[in-house]
Amino acid sequence: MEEIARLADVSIATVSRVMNGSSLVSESTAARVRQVMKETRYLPNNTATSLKSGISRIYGVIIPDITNPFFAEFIKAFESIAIEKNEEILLANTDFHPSGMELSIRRLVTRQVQGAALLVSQVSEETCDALLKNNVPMVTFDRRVTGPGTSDVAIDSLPGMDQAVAHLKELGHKRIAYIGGIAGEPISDHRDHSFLRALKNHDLPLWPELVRVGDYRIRGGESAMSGLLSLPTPPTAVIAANDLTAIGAMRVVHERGYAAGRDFSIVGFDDIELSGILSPALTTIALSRVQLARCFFDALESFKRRVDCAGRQWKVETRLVVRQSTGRPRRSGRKRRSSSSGGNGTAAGAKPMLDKRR
Amino acid sequence: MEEIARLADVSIATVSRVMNGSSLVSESTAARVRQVMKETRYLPNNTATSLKSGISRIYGVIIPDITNPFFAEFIKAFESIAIEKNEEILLANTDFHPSGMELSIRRLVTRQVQGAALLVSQVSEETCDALLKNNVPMVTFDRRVTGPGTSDVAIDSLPGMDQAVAHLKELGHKRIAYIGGIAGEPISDHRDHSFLRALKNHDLPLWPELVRVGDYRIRGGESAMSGLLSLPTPPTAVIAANDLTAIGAMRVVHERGYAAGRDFSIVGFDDIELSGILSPALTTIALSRVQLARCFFDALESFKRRVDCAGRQWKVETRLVVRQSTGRPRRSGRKRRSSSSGGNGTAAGAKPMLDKRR
DNA sequence: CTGAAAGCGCTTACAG
DNA sequence: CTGAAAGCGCTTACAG
Repeated sequence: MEEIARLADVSIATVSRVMNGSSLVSESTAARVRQVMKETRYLPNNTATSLKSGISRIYGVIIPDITNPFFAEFIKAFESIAIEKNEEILLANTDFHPSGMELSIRRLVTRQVQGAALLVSQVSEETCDALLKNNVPMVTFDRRVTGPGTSDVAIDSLPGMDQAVAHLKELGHKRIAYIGGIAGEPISDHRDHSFLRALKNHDLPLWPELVRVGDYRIRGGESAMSGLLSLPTPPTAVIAANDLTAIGAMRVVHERGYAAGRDFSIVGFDDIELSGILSPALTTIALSRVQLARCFFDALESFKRRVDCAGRQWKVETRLVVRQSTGRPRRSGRKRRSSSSGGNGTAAGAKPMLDKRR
Repeated sequence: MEEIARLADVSIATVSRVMNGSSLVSESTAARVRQVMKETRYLPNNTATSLKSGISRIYGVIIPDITNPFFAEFIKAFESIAIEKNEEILLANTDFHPSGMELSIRRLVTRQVQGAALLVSQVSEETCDALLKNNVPMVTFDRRVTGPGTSDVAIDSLPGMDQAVAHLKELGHKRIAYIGGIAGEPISDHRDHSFLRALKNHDLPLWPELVRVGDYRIRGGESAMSGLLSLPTPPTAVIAANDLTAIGAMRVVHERGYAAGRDFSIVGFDDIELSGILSPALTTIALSRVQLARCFFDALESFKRRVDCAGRQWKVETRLVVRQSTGRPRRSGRKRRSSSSGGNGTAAGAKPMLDKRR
């Protein structure tokens, strides 16, 4: 910067003003300074700027695992918004390190982030304190707690769930199962609740044995589905708490020789890119990653870097996207297994789409 | 920090020394200072540290797209190494922004990264200059150019390719096709070359019409595969330049009523997590993401933040992982289409694993 | 072993 | 409109 000042024959203060677009500089000198900056290919040292101004232009984002498509897609959307506003993003994956959360918080605070987006399920009091006491406002994910420096982005799962149940009912399904997320997590509870509510809205009975828990992964979907298909009277359709769970369910369906969509209906949740590529393409309750990212960003930004700024509840909508994994129930819903497992060949050639690993 | 100094009744210099584990502090005062830091939950302001020391403890990583599993898995591995060494990572996705590369470089330089890992294909002279002139050493991906402040991590694709060809030959394949990456990119050229070399190593003929280009995506694999299957004498096996290409190829194979592994053999490249989950699970040339990340990190670290430090060529190995997408050729390799497309039922029930979208 | 002081590269009142 | 100067929160020779 000194070099620029020297070459343009001004003080460093003026150089700084030009960079920040201050109106207190004559156009002629400003032009001269800009010229020199261009020639020298000068780029400001952001760490000095941050130190002096106290503004880091960094938001922290904590997620469980970047290799989960849901989070990768979220990060993609979030980064694109941040870059546009000339903000940086500090990414922390809690699953990669034993002391995940604690370490991540430390990293964020140490780097002076202006706010933290917490897309993890278990947000402890301790975590909140660590953030808030260090003057870092935070936005949580479907935790439904707000306060000073604390906002929350909730998923309004009811509309999508309602549409899904309506869709299945219209197709003729009566025994609709549900595979939830990890029990005890607020986000799972809300989703479960929406399902129950949607059943009620459409006067459909709730069969307790048709409600299972998963783990938001393929594995959980598989084992829950296995249980469901082993029931004396299995369901004819299932709604899963997320797409990976639905994919697991779909694999089990295929492995047993049924064809998803034709013999058994499956609805996912999230609409990750993969959902549209699967075969059959997954009918799913879409949760726009772009809207979600926008929501988090706006929530973060509206704190204006201050923890004493009131937080608020944000919400993002969901809606059903009908693809090929849903269809009319094959039979009345009873005797499904015996009717199909006899090897009459209708689905005998169907191949499992995914194997048992993972 | 002043507060700590005051509470512990020492100077800020001593506090700093304690934080940095200097041996010039008596154990008693050090203990006292640590105590106070613990109570206060003090965390140092990294931006000040960076400014003063001139060490940012950040490495920049530029990739095309985080939602591509290959890169997500790379980032996962790289982050985990970086965190262990108490370094941060600044991630830039070039595909998300029109002026991708230029903007990304700017972000890295501005944030004073200590080095940049460039996992993108087209690295222009301009890009290198922008980095090097700003004192940022760089490590490129299979570009095979080294110099001061410039290292390269190459994929040694030959061993894996050789094993793949050997595997296919042993199964009885003679007409082996290849679907490459984007033509003109160094990384694609090296991979192509390894394939040709492997054929020669095993005295297998090269049929020019069996060598096609793709785009490292599902789409490219699909169209290349369609072309191959429409040939008067189609191949009996194909090796793809990456797993996504192989997945595209597999979809086309399934769509035409063949079963991958049984009627047609497919080999991928990379071994993304998805490969093991597909059905049939993909036989592929594995490129360890952990090794790759380790290599990039070490290469970066060995510059010691100086562009005048000589770079060198790094290399990461590949090896074949045999799963279910390869098997004996169904017939002699001729008349494949007519023999199977007649609807004899052998593969009639096979379902495409992925649909046409994307 | 410990502290006072200079300085990292910026920004921003404060004078002129 | 422009510049001199203080200061952001640290680190590190330099004295003691």
